[in-house]
Amino acid sequence: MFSKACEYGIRAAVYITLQSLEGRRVSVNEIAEEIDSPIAFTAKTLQLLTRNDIIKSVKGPTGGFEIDREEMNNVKLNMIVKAIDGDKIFKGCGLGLKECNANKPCPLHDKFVDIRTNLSKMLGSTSLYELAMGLEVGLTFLKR
Amino acid sequence: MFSKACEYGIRAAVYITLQSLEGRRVSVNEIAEEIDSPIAFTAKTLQLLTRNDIIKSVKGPTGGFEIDREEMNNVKLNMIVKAIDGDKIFKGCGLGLKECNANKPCPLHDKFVDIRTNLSKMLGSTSLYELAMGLEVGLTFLKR
DNA sequence: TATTAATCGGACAAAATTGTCCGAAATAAA
DNA sequence: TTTATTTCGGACAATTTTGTCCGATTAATA
Ligand code: FES
Ligand code: FES
Repeated sequence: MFSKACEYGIRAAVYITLQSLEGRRVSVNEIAEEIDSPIAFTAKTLQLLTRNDIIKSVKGPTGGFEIDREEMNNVKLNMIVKAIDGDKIFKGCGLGLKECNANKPCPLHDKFVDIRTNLSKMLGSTSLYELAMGLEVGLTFLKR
Repeated sequence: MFSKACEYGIRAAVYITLQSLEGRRVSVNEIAEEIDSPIAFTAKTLQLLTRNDIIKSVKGPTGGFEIDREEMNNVKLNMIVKAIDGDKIFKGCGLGLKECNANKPCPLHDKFVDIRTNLSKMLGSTSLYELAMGLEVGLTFLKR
């Protein structure tokens, strides 16, 4: 469904959100440890999120990643997915035709668009804050 | 969503179904031409479907691929996807945890399972015959 | 029987994704 | 000002996915 980079990116963003709620800025090392992901590779995807203004980074000692209290609510998962994986999953054809086009649809088009629309709505309406809340109360987990 | 191999596999299977309805057995060359896919790579994928008893192959002159009139209705897309991509898409965690587990769920679990279930139902209820019918009446297409 | 046309299967090659390493730049604190 | 700690960015490496090639096998037909 999502690329590894995107999976790490979402998990990392949720962890950053959780810690930002406590006012803590977190380093790549801590993040990778807490979400069980390869450090350097995770760093790369966090840079992507930073360049897309989804999270904020601060260099130097006491530096790290954080996200504004307000932004937690504004940032929805579709922004993260789009920043990392592009919009193939939002616009692409399920059977791999060059583009999804209702005027010359593939055999699966109608049924696929249905699923894709639901996925799109779900990702577009799920905020980092919402996901971090489940974590905070110990209902959900970022690693196992 | 699906791998390239899987996309080619489904498109090929639908084309084979369409031609089998006319009593025509088709070669890999014709299939690859009609669905606009790499020949040798498509051949590999068709071997997979053959080994999984999803389509039938006949060697030698006048040989090729076909599917029984009855099987067209029995073969659902989930069988093809499972044969080629395995069951990662049916059982995997959306955020990449080792396994999807409701007892120790990732933050996206509930919402993701929802989507995944819909996808699963859709693939499990869509037959090759059904998809071939859209093609036959010129409503859908396998290449552009 | 010989020829021909098709799938099968394994080895190989190319490209994309995933992952690592290291020096540069920034900045807080001694 | 120096040192230490962090992200940044580019080069590189490993792995997986995608794609190619070719000889072996099968079977129809001349
Ligand atoms: S054309 Fe294939 S999903 Fe729309
Ligand atoms: S645990 Fe992540 S989707 Fe179920």
